[in-house]
Amino acid sequence: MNNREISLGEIIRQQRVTIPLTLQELAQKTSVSPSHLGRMERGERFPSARILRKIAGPLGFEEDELFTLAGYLSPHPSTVAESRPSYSSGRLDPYVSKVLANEPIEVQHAVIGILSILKSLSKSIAKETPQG
Amino acid sequence: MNNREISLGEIIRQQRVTIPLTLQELAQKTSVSPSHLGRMERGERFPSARILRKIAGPLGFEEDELFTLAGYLSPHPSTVAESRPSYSSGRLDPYVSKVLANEPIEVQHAVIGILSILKSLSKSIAKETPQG
DNA sequence: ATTGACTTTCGCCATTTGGCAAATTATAAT
DNA sequence: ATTATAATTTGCCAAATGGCGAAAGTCAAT
Repeated sequence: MNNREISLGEIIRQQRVTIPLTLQELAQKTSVSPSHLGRMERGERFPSARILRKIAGPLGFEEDELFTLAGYLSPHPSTVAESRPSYSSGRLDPYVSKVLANEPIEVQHAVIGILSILKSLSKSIAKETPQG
Repeated sequence: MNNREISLGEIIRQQRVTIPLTLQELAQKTSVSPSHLGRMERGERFPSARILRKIAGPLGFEEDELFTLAGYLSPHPSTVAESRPSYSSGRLDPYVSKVLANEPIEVQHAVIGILSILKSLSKSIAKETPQG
């Protein structure tokens, strides 16, 4: 239920590859050097608030969300529960949430529709050619 | 209307002396060295998030409030307007706010009552002895 | 004026952050 | 397999943070 054993670096890397972005791409979006980003992700450097703020947006985090994950802010008591999908496995990825939120409702529905078509397609293909 | 010309250091010092606390006292409350606190206040050092977080409580700031003042967080769009008295001249001092908030309502009312009595007293005294 | 206690500032240092460029590793494409 | 290209990691460095102890101010009491 709790993701206490996952580090900030891992979270950041997961987000980045999920989007997906390379270190260099994220670097130029954020004006943070790729080497630094890399070291952050594998826990060799601990990002300062300035850096954290730079990367929050492009990674799809709310600033305070990332600050909380970094242990800079204590968990936001009220706001978190009510509206934001804060990072944890099983919940909506914040980047996806952000992007979809910018789309019209019909588009959001269409995305879901396409997803369900793909899922059923892959299922029937798997049935036709059961290898393994 | 905007306090853009006042620096974080000045804000911190104002808070500290208003409470009032010496650098050493604040230092031992926060586990931050007095020399560092002093340099922060006069703008020679820029506090990290870790330090900022340590000093927020004892100075009567909400963590995110101080982060915002430091430029680590962009101004909180929704929360600020609705409930918090964020730092600016003419508004309720956050330390006062914090202390009063810890008191029962009757006490808070009593404080206001006493204040109004003192004000009317000083007014009538001023009338009796009008000196240039 | 001078002593004494307290408060603030300064000098110095270890540690950390974060960037640049080179080296290494992974990924294709032939 | 080999070469080309992109992605990540490493080595090294400058700059900044933050602590400790000494020096310099402040201020009251004698």
